[in-house]
Amino acid sequence: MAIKPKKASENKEKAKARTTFQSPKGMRDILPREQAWWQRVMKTSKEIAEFYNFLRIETPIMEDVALFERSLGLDSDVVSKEMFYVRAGGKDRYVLRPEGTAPIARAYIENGLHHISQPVKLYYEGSMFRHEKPQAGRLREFHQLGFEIMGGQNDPIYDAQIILATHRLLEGLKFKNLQLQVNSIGCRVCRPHFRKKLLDYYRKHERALCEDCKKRLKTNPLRLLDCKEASCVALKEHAPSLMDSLCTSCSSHFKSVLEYLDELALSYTLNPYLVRGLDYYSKTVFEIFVDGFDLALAGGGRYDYLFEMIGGRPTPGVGAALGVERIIEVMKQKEIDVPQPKKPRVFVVYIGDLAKRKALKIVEELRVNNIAVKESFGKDLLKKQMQLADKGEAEYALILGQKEVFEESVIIRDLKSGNQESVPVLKMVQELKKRL
RNA sequence: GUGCCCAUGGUGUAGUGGUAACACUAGAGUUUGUGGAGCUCUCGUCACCGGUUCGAAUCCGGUUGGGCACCCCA
Repeated sequence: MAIKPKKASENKEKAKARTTFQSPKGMRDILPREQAWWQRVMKTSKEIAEFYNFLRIETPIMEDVALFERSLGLDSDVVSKEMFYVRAGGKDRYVLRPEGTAPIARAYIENGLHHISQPVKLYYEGSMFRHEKPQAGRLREFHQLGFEIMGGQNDPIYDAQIILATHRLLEGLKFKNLQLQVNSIGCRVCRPHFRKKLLDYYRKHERALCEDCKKRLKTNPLRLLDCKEASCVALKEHAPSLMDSLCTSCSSHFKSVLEYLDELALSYTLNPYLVRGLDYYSKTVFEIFVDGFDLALAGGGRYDYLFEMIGGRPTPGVGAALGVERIIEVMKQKEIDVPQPKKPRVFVVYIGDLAKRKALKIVEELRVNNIAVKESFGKDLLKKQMQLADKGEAEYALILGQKEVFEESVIIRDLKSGNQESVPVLKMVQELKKRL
């Protein structure tokens, strides 16, 4: 009994000393075994982006808090409850970026990108951070790929071009059955009118709304149209339609976008209930889904007011972002093949210390001659090395023992047939090239 | 942020109060100049901390992490 308290304190100390760490909630390690997928996505996006003449841009991972407060809106979920504040110098001055468009608009203004040929077509890739409760397809640190077309004329052809590039990227990743949903959420002129009509309508029926929608009535009326509650869905039917409320400018812009999509033979569905949660969107909005996965793989839209919201001169812009983790999730789910890293076809095996010393040089000589080789300098046992050569699916083993060192030769062994022959080191590269 | 479910070696699972079992993977060895098989061994203080109990992977509480729904979003 007397030992019990002692034991408890000991345990505590032990626990302290042994405490291990976990990655922060909603943030994951991307391990070597997952790299094939990541590289596939990165490679394809780079190819598509460059082929469609988008220039790469990278911005810092942190930005001034106000950049997002002003562009996304103080009432947006992202700003009001999902940002990571970075404490530095005793002040919460910066936040980890929750999205990519506002920082790029900032960079455009700050670096005078309006002085180069317009519009500027940009693409980016990087981590975004949102303090949400994580679940599948939703992380606190996640990666987005995005396209932006900024500056120039407010031309619907750019909306179509953004949608096209996004669509092509997903196609390039071998996604089938993509569903493109488009909508227009109007502009400064027509959106308030619609909002008022919508509010008038729903206020009349407020009693029939679900609890959430009663709140939405105050915070985000456009979201009323998105509710899945049966009673709200029923009300939706007779609700005023956004499409009917668009002003002539927005309406013709949207029509043109659709015409371009038709021209490109990109099939789409009009989703009058599609709205986006960020303040800077206007006119065209869209999302892309793939069947069997409920979350949008990509989304975007036009943001003609963004630049003035953050202190620039009025500049048109349109963009899209794709969720990399979501894309990879679906690739795995649909068993979309990704190229595995190429396995070296030659494995260098050594026997003894002297040979080991020479082996390093031989391996390097092969690499200089652009022959991919593998070795295992950690295992001196010949048998072990042969096992590894076999497991690594090498086709040839290059065997170097004491005898070979003295003779300045190596044994080339064909691992499939088991045939082997001794060749002079001087002819080694030539002999291997002949066989490979 | 709210509600519900979950947590055992690298992976996938068994074990529901009595000193942690199996498969695969990985590592070591099977007597040191030749691989693919076989065999032997090793890898977990059962996420963490605390409580109940003679005794906890198992019951209870908290923490952390994971998942689902809502909210919202990529």
